[in-house]
Amino acid sequence: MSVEDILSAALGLVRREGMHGLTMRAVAAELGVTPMAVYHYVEDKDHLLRMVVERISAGWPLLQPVADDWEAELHWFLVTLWEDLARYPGLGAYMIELPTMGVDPEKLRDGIKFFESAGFHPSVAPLAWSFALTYIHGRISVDAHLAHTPDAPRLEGLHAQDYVNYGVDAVIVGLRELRDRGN
Amino acid sequence: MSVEDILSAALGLVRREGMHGLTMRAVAAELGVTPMAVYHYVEDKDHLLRMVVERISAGWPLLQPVADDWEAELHWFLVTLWEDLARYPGLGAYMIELPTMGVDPEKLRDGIKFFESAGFHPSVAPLAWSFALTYIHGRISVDAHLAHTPDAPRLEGLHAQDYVNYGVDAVIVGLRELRDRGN
DNA sequence: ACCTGAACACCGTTCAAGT
DNA sequence: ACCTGAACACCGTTCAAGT
Repeated sequence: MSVEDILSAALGLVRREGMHGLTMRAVAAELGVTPMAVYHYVEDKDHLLRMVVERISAGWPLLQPVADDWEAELHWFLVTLWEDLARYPGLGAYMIELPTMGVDPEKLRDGIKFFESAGFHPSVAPLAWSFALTYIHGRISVDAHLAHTPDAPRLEGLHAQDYVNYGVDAVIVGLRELRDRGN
Repeated sequence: MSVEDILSAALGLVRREGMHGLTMRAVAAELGVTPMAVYHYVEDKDHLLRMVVERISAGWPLLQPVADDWEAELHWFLVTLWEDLARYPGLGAYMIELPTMGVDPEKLRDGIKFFESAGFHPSVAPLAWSFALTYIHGRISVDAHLAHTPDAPRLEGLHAQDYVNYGVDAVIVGLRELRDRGN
């Protein structure tokens, strides 16, 4: 048994049963071992959760600073994030409560740089970046319970995909407008 | 003892200790009674949580359909929501995972009507409404852990208030732009 | 009707003991 | 070093019993 085994067992549990299914005892059972054996590789549940968040966000796409078409880049980035986290029910809702939404400092700086390269003033780039992240994490949280029934219709026959598309469009259009106003 | 006593004890616990402090046993202790006594007035914890959500959202402001200045009305509504829920740490993050974010059908219809009266096509009014709600609930969730340290500075000395102001502006500006485009 | 007390099936986790 | 087993302090909740 290794830390990697524990981590992948944890990720499997979240994928199949959602965040509620991720318990220290379930991880141990998954590995055919006593609950306390896990504590030899992992400090506590909080430590395990941090590893899960790190592993997931490590697989995220990189926001490349581009001057020509930042709208398309941001659109693709947000939708990809949404699709990735949809596979781990409840994880997005957990991350949104973490400091900086669970995003590590490096990726945080990349995002700020991206908005600066897109023409946002350095004083508002962090606000713009945080706005985009907050919306998509909110959307992921809203969709958390729909993960097991992805085709469930909502109001007026609208699907989750429609809400995300409209929301991401609104985010980008709103950001560009604020940028052009210079504040 | 009455259902009202239980509900206000629950609300007090969430206000003081956050959503994690709301346990059936804590509610009972608050009322100087045995844990099982609570179950004589309330079916289970889920029932109690539904009552808490209803009580909080009942106190929300009404989105009045106005044609003249819907931007100001929406701005005020979103900021008020944010301020209200900030007093109950973790409640917003809980509600965002509920169907329709815990908003009751009546208030949901009011919101759609509001956007229609603001000139949004009936086919996109629900999308616009959901977008605004999703963002502000996301923002509330992000701020959930800051509730006990409201003056904690963030990136570059920015405060929670700055993020909300920028975000709500971006939401409204983005929505108006999408409306003017007719989609 | 209203409340208690013991008990059960879950958690995370400590601590002592085994190999 | 690596794992087990018993135990503790929490949960929500069932069930039988008291008034």
